[in-house]
Amino acid sequence: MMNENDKKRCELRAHMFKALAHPVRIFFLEKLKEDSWCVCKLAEEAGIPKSAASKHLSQLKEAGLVDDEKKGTMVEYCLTAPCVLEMASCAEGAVLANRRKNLGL
Amino acid sequence: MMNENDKKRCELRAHMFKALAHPVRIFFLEKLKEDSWCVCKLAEEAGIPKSAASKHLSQLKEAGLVDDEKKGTMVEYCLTAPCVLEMASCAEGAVLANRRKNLGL
DNA sequence: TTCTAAGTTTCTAAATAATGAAACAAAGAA
DNA sequence: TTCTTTGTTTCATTATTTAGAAACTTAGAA
Repeated sequence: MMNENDKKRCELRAHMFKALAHPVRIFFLEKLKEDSWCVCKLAEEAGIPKSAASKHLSQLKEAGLVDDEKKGTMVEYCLTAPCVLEMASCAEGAVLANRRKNLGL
Repeated sequence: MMNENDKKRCELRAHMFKALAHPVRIFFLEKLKEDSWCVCKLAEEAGIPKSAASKHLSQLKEAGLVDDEKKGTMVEYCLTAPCVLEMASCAEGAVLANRRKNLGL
């Protein structure tokens, strides 16, 4: 049976994955892999209003995946755990391979 | 600017992470790391109705993270991409370290 | 001070996801 | 065949997430 420890651990991990479960947030993380970016640039790149961009970024920050730093009127965001992205491509490879298999290709 | 390729790739990855974004599904994947399990055993372990367990498992399957096989009246599920779990612990480590930092510990 | 640009927060509406119960389907056993 | 066990699907309800617009805050420039 699932005990309290299991529950805590699974909730923590699920919470982290939830932060990754949106295309815009993945896009932001990929951008941040190269450099720091401010909110307005990221919003422009993604083609969404800055209020939405700000909310996505604060979710990423809350999950511990990015960090921010004020610079004048701007706020620069940067990656804290670059391994998260490597992991994404590893998993994607496995998932794609499996999909091909299930489609009989 | 985000192009069509970016969009497709980010959507695919976000979709995979969405499948991971639930404590019960993480718990199931951890169980499947060791062995194959049938739906009713997994449901019992998690303490949820089998209908719910079945739905969580079909989400994992749809995302390409698990595979199933009929055995009599039972259906056994197994992991397709064990690296997904290693990735989870790697990311968790990074995230926890960052949280500690932000709390000033 | 006044104006402007950058970010965040609040608000409401719309879309998605999660839940449990019950109906349904399939494979074996009695 | 009839009963039982295992899984899946459907349904209605609830909860969560996402969205954009507008209000608000802050820092710096004019």
